[in-house]
Parts: sequence; structure tokens; C-alpha cells
Amino acid sequence: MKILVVEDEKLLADSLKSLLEKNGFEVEVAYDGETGEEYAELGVYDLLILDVMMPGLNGYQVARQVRSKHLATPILMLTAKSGLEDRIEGLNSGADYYLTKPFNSRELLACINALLRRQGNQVDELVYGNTSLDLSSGILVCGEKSVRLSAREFDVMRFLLQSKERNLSKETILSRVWGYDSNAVENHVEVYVGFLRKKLKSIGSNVKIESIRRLGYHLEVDETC
Amino acid sequence: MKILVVEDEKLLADSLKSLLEKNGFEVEVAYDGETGEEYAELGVYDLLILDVMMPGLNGYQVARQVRSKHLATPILMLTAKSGLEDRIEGLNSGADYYLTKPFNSRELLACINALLRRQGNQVDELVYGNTSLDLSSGILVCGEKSVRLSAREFDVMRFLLQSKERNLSKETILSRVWGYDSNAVENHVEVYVGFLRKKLKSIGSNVKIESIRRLGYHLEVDETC
DNA sequence: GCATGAATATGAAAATTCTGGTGGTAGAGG
DNA sequence: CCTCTACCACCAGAATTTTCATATTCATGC
Repeated sequence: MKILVVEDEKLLADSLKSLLEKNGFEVEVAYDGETGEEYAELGVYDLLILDVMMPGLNGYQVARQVRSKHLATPILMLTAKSGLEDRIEGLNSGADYYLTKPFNSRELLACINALLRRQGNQVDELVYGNTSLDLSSGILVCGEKSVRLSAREFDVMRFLLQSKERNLSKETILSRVWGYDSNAVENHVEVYVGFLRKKLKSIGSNVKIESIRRLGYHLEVDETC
Repeated sequence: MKILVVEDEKLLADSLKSLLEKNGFEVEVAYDGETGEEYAELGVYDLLILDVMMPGLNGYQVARQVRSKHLATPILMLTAKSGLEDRIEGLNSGADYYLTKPFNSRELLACINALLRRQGNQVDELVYGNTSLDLSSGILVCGEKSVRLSAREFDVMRFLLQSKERNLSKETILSRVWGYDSNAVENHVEVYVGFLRKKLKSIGSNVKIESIRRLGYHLEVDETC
């Protein structure tokens, strides 16, 4: 899941970036509206987060430009609790959601999940290498063989599959799978990676969970297999 | 948690009521703005859900009235994807959140949870009879004695304590504790009620979990104890 | 009152998840 | 090259949760 943050206040932008990355999103930041628009129009993002108040092109104008290019990317608008005019303009700009500053991270994450879900990014199986994960039954399939995953194993595997080769830190996996307010520890991830490796091997999958010291885990197809 | 739904379309109103009740809220419905305002001003609700489009007093007007009485009850406004004027009016009416129809139940429940949480309905212990549940540690205390609850036991106990003597069906408990999209079965509730009864007895609590055949469970103080 | 069936309670095993510990390994710094 | 340390893999046991089977209770009609 790729998110573009367009925000000129560097401090906020960077803390958003780190919060979102901690929650397993891939994040890019543009520090002004013009750059933001340019990036956004690449059409590679799953969500845009736009600050309204920016020098030059403001959030509404960016949103309008993006919509005029017929991009349906969901837009989350960050507004200050401000005057009416600002907000009137927003109503027609094509934003999907408004979050009034200050907001806390729970609210933001809830919004993002709602928007991404509403977007209907619905698939029923994730495929990688010679292996696929059936999202309705939680069964991992490779050729003739298959194995059922437990709930937790499923969540971890799904998250890895959604991120393909992109590296995920243990902290990221913890916050997305166990929840950002749980008190699970990194060893949980290590243990479940162990479970998954065993199950992947048991069905002869060529998918490997690689670990990169200090950086986390990611998937890889093992060609020698 | 008491919710007031103000909605003139009877069909929608009733389906909201049933959805919310299934999720453990106590729900009252007013079928027009005037009645809605009257109810709302009782100040007994934890959340108001107002439809914008209603004959007579519309949602915005109700919201404004309620706010003018200095009631801080969070307001969730249901809007149709409609014209600008409607929404401009809403901006100042004091609503906390807008949900555009059609919405699905996940969205609605997510909103509600966010609003209730934001409201900071934070307490750190729930007390009933001679017994209290420490919400930070999950320890159930009665006099000198205490016992730690597991995560699941804690969730069930908290939900029961929040509802006091009000009866909760097994389905309700399932949807609130296990999640409305889990596939847990009613026996889970029975098993956990069993666990909790044992723990309550072990600390000499006078709190009883009564079961009412076909209707569910609720708490009661056992005076003979 | 008694038989019946549905609902609830309970016990015990199975499955899953969590916990803490041990040992191995890669990489940094000497 | 060696040591040291942080990090990772793995194991075994504990705790929790789920599952299933069986027992008990209760309302109801007969």
C-alpha cells in the first residue's frame, strides 16, 4: 500500500511518514502542492493525504487537479479547525474525507483503513512464486499440496504477501498484525516467521522468508528450488 | 452505551437499530426531528445519529438546537451525497462526523467507536456489587482477594460490567467481544461465562452472571452472599 | 407429573498463541 | 583474525482459546 503525503510543514510531514511506515505503508512525501500534484498524477498511490494550508497550490487545488485527471485515488484532507470559506472550497474538490487537526494517530489510522477498505481493494487470493494464499479459507497452496494457517499465521503471511519483496521491520509487522496498541514483543514475529517457514517448506513452496539483520523480513522466490 | 437514532425513513431507522443492538448498544429511535430533539435534550445518550434529510426539523437544525443547550454529546450525521448548500449548513451545526449514504456497517461501527473513544469516556475501573475490575491490569478485585483475567475473559467481563443489569444476548456478546466478523459460536460465550463465574466465586464476589434462557446473560448482585 | 427437546453448563482435549531461555551467527571494532 | 555483542532461530513449556462431547436444566405439551 503506497501513500503520498503532501504537507509543507516538514515536522508534521515527517512524523506522518514515520507513523505510517511504522504501520506498514510505503510512504512518499512532497513538501509543496506542485510537487505533490506531479507525484499524485503518477497514479501509483493507493491514498493521498493532502494538507489544505500550503503556500502555492493548496490541498483543494491539488485534489481538484488530480480529480480532473480522472484519478480515483482516495483523498484524505487535513484541515485546520478554521474558517468556513476554506471548507466550502473543499466540498467540491473531490476529497473523500476530512480530518481536522489536531488528530491523534488512532483516528488517522482508522480513517485510512476505512478509505482503503471502501476503495474495495478486494482480492480473494494472494499469489507469489509458486504459492498462493486463499484469503477466504486461510489455506496456503503450492501445487497439489496445501496447509491451513492459524489466524495469526494467516495475518502475518498475508501482510508479507501484500508487501512482496519490500522489507518489513518486526515493529511494522507487530503494529499491523498484533495491532499498534498491543504489547506483543518482537519475538512473536520471530516465532511466527518460524512457523510459516516450516509450513512453506512442508508444501514445497519456493517462497522464502528472508531475514535481514536489524531490518526485518521480506519474501523472496528461491530459484534453486 | 446509549445511542439515539433520529431518522424518518422507518426502514433504515429500524435496520440501524438492529445493527447497533447486535453490537451491544442500547438504541432508541425517533422518527422525526422534533421528537429527536426532545429525546436528545434529555442528555442521556452517549451518541446521536442524525439523518440530515427529514421533513420538519432536519438533522442540522436538531444538531444546532442540541448544541445550543450546551450538550456535548457526539453527533454523527448521515448525509446523502447531495448538493453543496446542505453540507455548508452542516459545517456550523456542531456535528462531529459525517457519513455519506450509502455506507456499510463496518464504516458505521468504525465511526461510532472512533467518536466514543475520542469522547474520552475513559475510566480506569468498573465497579459492581462488592467487586471491581481494574481496566489497566485486567485484575478482578473483591476485598482482599483478586484474580487476573485473561484477555478474552477481560473483554467479556468488561462488556457485562458496562451493561450492568441490562441483558445481553449471546449474539451481542459475540459481536462485541469476538468482533462482528468473527466466526465464533455461541458456545464460546457459554464457556467464558463459565470461566468468569468460577473466578468470581474464587474471590468471594457477590456478583452473579445470571442467564435467562433464550435471552442471554446479565449481572446481578447476590444479596444472600 | 412426565417425557421431550432445546438451551445451557461443564469437562477435557486439541489447537493456538505466548513466553522465556538457549545457542548460534553475522557484523563491528579492535 | 578474534572477540564481543546484538540479533535471530528455535525449542519447550505455559497459558489461553477453541472445539467437541456429554451432562444438566428448563419450558412445554401431553
